[in-house]
This record gives sequence, structure tokens and C-alpha cells, in this order.
Amino acid sequence: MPKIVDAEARRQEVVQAVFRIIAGDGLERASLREVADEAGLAVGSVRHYFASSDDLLVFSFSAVIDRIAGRLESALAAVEKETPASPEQHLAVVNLLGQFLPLDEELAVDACVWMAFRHAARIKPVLAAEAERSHRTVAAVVGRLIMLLSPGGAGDQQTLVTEAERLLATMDGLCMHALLQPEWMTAEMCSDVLTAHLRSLSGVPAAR
Amino acid sequence: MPKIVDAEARRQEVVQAVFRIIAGDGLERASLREVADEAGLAVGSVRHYFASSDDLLVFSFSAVIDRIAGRLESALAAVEKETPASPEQHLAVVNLLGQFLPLDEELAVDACVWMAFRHAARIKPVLAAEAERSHRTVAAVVGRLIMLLSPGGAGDQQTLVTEAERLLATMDGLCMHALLQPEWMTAEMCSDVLTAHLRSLSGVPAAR
DNA sequence: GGTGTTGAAGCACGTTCGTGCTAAAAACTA
DNA sequence: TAGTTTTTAGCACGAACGTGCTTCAACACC
Repeated sequence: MPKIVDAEARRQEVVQAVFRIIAGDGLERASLREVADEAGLAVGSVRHYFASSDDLLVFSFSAVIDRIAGRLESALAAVEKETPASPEQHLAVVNLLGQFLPLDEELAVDACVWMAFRHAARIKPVLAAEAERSHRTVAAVVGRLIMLLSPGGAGDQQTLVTEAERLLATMDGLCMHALLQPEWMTAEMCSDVLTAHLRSLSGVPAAR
Repeated sequence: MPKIVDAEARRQEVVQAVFRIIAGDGLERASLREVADEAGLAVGSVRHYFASSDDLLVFSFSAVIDRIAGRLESALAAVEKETPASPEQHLAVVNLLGQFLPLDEELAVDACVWMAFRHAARIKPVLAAEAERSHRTVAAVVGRLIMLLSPGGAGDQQTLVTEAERLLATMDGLCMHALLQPEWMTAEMCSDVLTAHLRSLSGVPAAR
């Protein structure tokens, strides 16, 4: 049998190297040679775990989606535990939405990588399936959140979908600005915008 | 003197070729050879008008910013002509915000190119200055729009800035989704989200 | 203890990239 | 017509890329 090596752990190490490279130098720099260097391995070793460069990228994309989705769903569970319209629920909602933003180093790396892959997927067909999974997963979480925040759970179905898409767009825009214009879009500004949106949101279903 | 060639027009043709390549195959494919092919020129010819590859990219970035800024400012002037809170003004506002979205072929190409350059600017320092100019210019337009929509022009200064950033983030998020998930974010969905946001916006300053 | 499977490493090939440089072609001036 | 300057075209070089294929060392099992 082989050398004692946990193949799955090794793959995760390589993926972490991919993340660091994308966050620091962009996705186009995530070549096999660069990744191998960053992971402290030889090119042949990386290729032993990933059949091709595309394989490595798709696997990394999938990994970052799983990380983000995991955070979002556990945060959503925390929201569901709180009683509706309570201050505790509001805090849980802010915490959930904060998972989208690059508020600490780990979140920033994931956000960078996530954005890079989603944009790359527009061009590279191999990434398209994962990009769609990413969108579906995150949209589902935001959709459930909107349902929870909608008073009584009633409300027009169409309005709920629209509000979910609106919240999702705002969060993606905030994340983008925080990544690209960090000196303008500070953490405080993010927080202000977020609370303003939540306030605007709670009013809309009632006005219908 | 030279061959009868309008140098500025020739540069614009090359820039158009850059736009087509970025929109179709991504920014990393916008190499000198590809651009020259797309423009129907030789590599040497392109290099005659642009000192380096970076030069070409920076010039193209600047060009797309000017195009977008021009559209926005003329649309903003149209908004300013209408009487506040009138249906005509509302239409003009929707038209202005529609300039952000890939609603037709030309707007889609510009949006693609704009997004690609802004994200590339995070990595490539040569693009940073133009990226900041882009952000400043667009933020100024959106800021003036928020001022126009704020009843009486009064309202807390901080609130206005927050609302401007919120609108900008939402528009960028909408644009992004329309580019990356066109099957989910249709033109109709864009319109719905946009009107929902405008409704939420008009309520906030009054509630303060 | 021998043996075979597997992780790790590296070479070689063809392609593409940016760029410095040279030379032909074209068009206006004298 | 001869000369000058701009435009166009192309070659050559070094670097980086993905990938097929080979080689070496290490460990588990019979």
C-alpha cells in the first residue's frame, strides 16, 4: 500500500494554497507551478492528486462554495432559533449577512476566491456547473431569511422573490465594494448600509 | 507626413477590439496578438499606437469609464430637468439606473469590460488609478441622484451617504448577477428589484 | 526479506506571452 | 521625381504555461 498519506488532507492543503494565490495574485496566477510552490510540493505531486489544472480549479471552487454555504446555513439556523422580530433575532440576522463580507482575514480570502471563480465561470465552461450551484445555494439561504423576516410569513410570493434577489444583489455589491474599494467601503459603512437595508426591508411587506 | 490615418480613430478601433475580446473571452485573453487579430492589424501596428500591453489596457479601461460616465451624466441631467416627485422624474430615474445594467448589446459589453477591469485592478497596480477614478465618478452621480430624490434636500448628511452607497452596491450587485446568472436575473427581475429599491428609498428619509 | 503498489519529483515538448528590433510600404513634401 | 516621415509587418528572444511520460524512494503485504 502507499506511503502513509491522508490523500484528502493533502488535497485540502493544495486547495488552501490555491486560495492564498487567488487572494494575493489573482486566479490567473494559480498555475500548477505556482500552486505547487505555494504548497511546498512538486508539480508532479500536485498532478498526482488532481488530474488536470481544470480539475484543481473546479475542486477549489467547490471547496470555497462549501465553506461559505456551511457558514451561511449555520448562521441561518441561529436566526431560526430566535423569536421573530426580537432584538436577538436582529443580531443573528446581522451576523448572517456579515458572513458575506470580508470582515476578517478568513472571510476576506473566501470572498476574494468566491468572486474570482464566479467571474471566471462566465468564461470557463468547466466552472459553470459549480457557479450555478453556488447561486442556487446562496439564493436559497437568502430566500429563507426573507421568509423569516416577512411578518406572518404571508406576503405576495412575487414580492418575496423580488426582495430576496434585492437583498442578494445588495450583499454581493457590498462584498464587491469592500474587496475592490476597501478605503471607501469600510466595515462601518458596511454596517450602516446593512442596517439601512434591513430597515427598508421590514417596511416593504407591510406596505403591500 | 504620415499615411492618411487618423491616429485617434485608429486607437478607438483597437480599443473596440479589446472590448469585444474581453466581453467574449475575458480580460486575460486580451493579449497583443489577439487584439491585433481582432482589429485586423499586425502586432507591430498595435504596438505603434500603444507603447506596451499595460498602456493598451489602461487606455481601454479609461475609455470604458468615459463611456459609462458620459451616459450616466447625460441621464442625470435628464433627471434634473424633471420636477421632483413627478412620474416623469421617476421614469428618468429608472432610465438612469438602467444605464448600469446590461439591457442591450452595447450596455452588456461595457458592463462586462467595466467589471473585468475593476476586478483586475485589485491585482494590477497600473489599473488602480483608473479604478479609483471610476468609483469616484459613479459615486458622485449616484450621490447627486440621492440628493435629488431626498425630499426637500434636507435629511441627515450621513444618511444620504449611506443611502448612496446602498444604491450603488445594489446596482453593482444587480449588474453582476445580470452578467453572471442571466437566466435567473432577467430584465424583468432587474426592473422589479429596481422599483422595489426606489420605493424603499423614498420612504427612508421621511421616516427619519 | 523480497516484491509490488503508490507518492513524489522532474524532464521534455509544444504553445503562448510581451517586447526589442529591423525592414518594407505608403504618402506627403520639396 | 527624389527624399522624408509615418505606418505596417515581421522576426527573435526569454519566460511561463499545461501536460505526457519517465524515474526514484517508501511503505505494506505475502
